[in-house]
Amino acid sequence: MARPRKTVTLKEVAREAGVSISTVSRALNDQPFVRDEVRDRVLTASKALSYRPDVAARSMRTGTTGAVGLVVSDISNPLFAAIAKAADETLSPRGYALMIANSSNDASHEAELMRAFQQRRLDGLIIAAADEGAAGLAERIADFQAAVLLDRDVPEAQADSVLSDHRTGLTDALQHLVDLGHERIALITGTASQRGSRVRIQTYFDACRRLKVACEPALCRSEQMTVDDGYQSVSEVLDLPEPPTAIIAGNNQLFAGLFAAIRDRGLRIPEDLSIVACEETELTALHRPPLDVVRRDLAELGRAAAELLLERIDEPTRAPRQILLPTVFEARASSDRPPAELAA
Amino acid sequence: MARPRKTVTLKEVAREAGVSISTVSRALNDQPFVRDEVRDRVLTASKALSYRPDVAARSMRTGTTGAVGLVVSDISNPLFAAIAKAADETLSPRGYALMIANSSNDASHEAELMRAFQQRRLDGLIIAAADEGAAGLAERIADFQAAVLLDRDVPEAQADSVLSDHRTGLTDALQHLVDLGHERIALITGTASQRGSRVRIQTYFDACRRLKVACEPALCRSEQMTVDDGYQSVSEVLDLPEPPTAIIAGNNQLFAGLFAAIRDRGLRIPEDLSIVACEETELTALHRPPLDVVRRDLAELGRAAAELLLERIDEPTRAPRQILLPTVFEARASSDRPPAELAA
DNA sequence: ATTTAGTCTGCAATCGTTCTCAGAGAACGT
DNA sequence: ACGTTCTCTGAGAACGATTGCAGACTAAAT
Repeated sequence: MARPRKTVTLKEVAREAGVSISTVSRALNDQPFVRDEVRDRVLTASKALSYRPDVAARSMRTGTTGAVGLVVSDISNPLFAAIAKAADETLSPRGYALMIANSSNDASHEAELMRAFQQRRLDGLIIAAADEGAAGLAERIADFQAAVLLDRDVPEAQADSVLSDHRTGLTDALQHLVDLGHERIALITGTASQRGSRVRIQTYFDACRRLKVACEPALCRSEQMTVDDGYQSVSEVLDLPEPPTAIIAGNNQLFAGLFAAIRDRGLRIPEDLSIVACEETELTALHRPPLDVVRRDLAELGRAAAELLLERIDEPTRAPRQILLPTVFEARASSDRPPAELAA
Repeated sequence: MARPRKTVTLKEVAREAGVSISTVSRALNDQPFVRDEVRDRVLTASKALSYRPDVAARSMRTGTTGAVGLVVSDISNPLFAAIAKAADETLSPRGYALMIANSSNDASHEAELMRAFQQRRLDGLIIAAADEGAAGLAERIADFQAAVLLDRDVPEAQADSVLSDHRTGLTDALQHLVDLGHERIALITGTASQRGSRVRIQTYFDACRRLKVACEPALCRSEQMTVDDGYQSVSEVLDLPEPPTAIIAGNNQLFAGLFAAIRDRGLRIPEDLSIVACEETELTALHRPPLDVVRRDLAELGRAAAELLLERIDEPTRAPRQILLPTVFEARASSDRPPAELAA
């Protein structure tokens, strides 16, 4: 850990090039009113000393940091990891660095993280807020010069957002199951304080009513989106006097819980129970038999969020934009006719 | 996006508390020589104005940023995502923010990322370098005040490192397969420029020789650790005149490729082929039948790396430390006796 | 009463940029 | 020849914190 390379500053480049500090700054920042001959001399000197502007100093002067924040509940969830990757791939070539933070789905911790990011003067924020209704959330978001919501509705924040059209994919999945003869279908999803789950719950009741199948609150579970909650919810639903013949899990964690629960009960897929996952994962993609899934392009989600953010950074007064991305139901081999019909 | 809240600085707190700027700074930083009564007044004023020190300004003065970088090949790989999460959970309570960057396993791109981090004056770096032998890597690492290598050997860097004991887990896996009667076992792993794969390759040849089973270079594939490479390598190995009866994949991506390849060939597990994965994932944990795996605690890896980094930040001159963490082979249901024996 | 030591506080320099402002030349028109 | 405009450059003031140094005040010791 030797520290021989002292950092080289504008002053040294200026001396090397035989000009003043301000001229060096102008030359390096592509500003007008610098003679070509001088600009060349500066560029040469800068290269020779391998000068790199100090981000902190620049940041103090300009108020920008060239860094943006990403707040999600859990970066180790492949869902958010995929989004983070795509966002980084969009931001990095534009010179922005990505700072991540895990809220653990705790609204007050999330608020603290946002304040910390604020203090670091990040140029923008991409956030999948834990609770859309948290007190002061809109203000905290608006405190950022630029902010993009990841599949969240916070109207008062007047922020840009990237949304998934959960309704279409889920409706198609329900239709598919009903077409197979299912009349009792359960939905396991997250709390209504996050748009994705809220939309799923609405869609579920709308579709079940329209398709004239069981539409009972007991079949629609809304808990935290953890593996354990998924396991628990599925267990309770299967212990109902009239259990469902098909279960849809609202995200990958819940699906993992669902999968573990039916494994522990020794249920066969799809003979004993039909299942559908929301979100494609390694498991749904590679399992044999392949698993039915409501897919969406997570990379596109991350990319779109990053692009919206860059747009807003460039043009802070632009009207808020929403981007709606599709979800697609893909039938594979984890759904079939319900057990009663198979027996008949 | 209203911007009403102008940032409140030391000056305003000083005015509010009726003292000078320096006194406020001292009071807030728990320095001696501040009367209790004054300190209280400052703290009250600070709270009233909800003062937050400007990170950029402090950074310029002190040279520290309270941020550390994490460089991995791909943050969307659950393996690195899990490490990132654990590292963040250790660093965040200590006031450090985490900046991530994806090298895409490209050594020159990685070098550029490190320079960018350097320029941001990050207080430390955690890195799973793409190529241990890359020119100048050791110097670039040493340029950081603190650095921790993630399962990499770069002796000249004199850096701290967290290593996995790949040998034990893999040896046990090979022993298990040989005990079952396998005499031709293939290993699909990454390039030797990364410690994990290098150790696996050595271990593979050592163990095969000792156990007196086939020890041919054709059965040991060393490529990039991507799903496609895994698929390709497995295909080629299975097309050999004498194909293996068991295959071990060196990481989760390669295992995904392996899994897809044998699915496409319609091979049954474990009747037609025994397989073992390195790294536990959703797939290996939840698949039915459950899959044999060489596990390690990724969270522990991330945590240990973060802790080593914090130690070194606090004590820059301390001698480099290595932490070796275990790997464990767990037999489940994806390995059995080879086809020939089963037929007999 | 007067030194002396010990506490406390404020002034001002500093970190490395960016950016305003003013001044120096050159070019040009009258 | 003399303004006027235009192009270029440098001096110096920010940005908001930390910190060395000197001075002021208090308390103790002579």
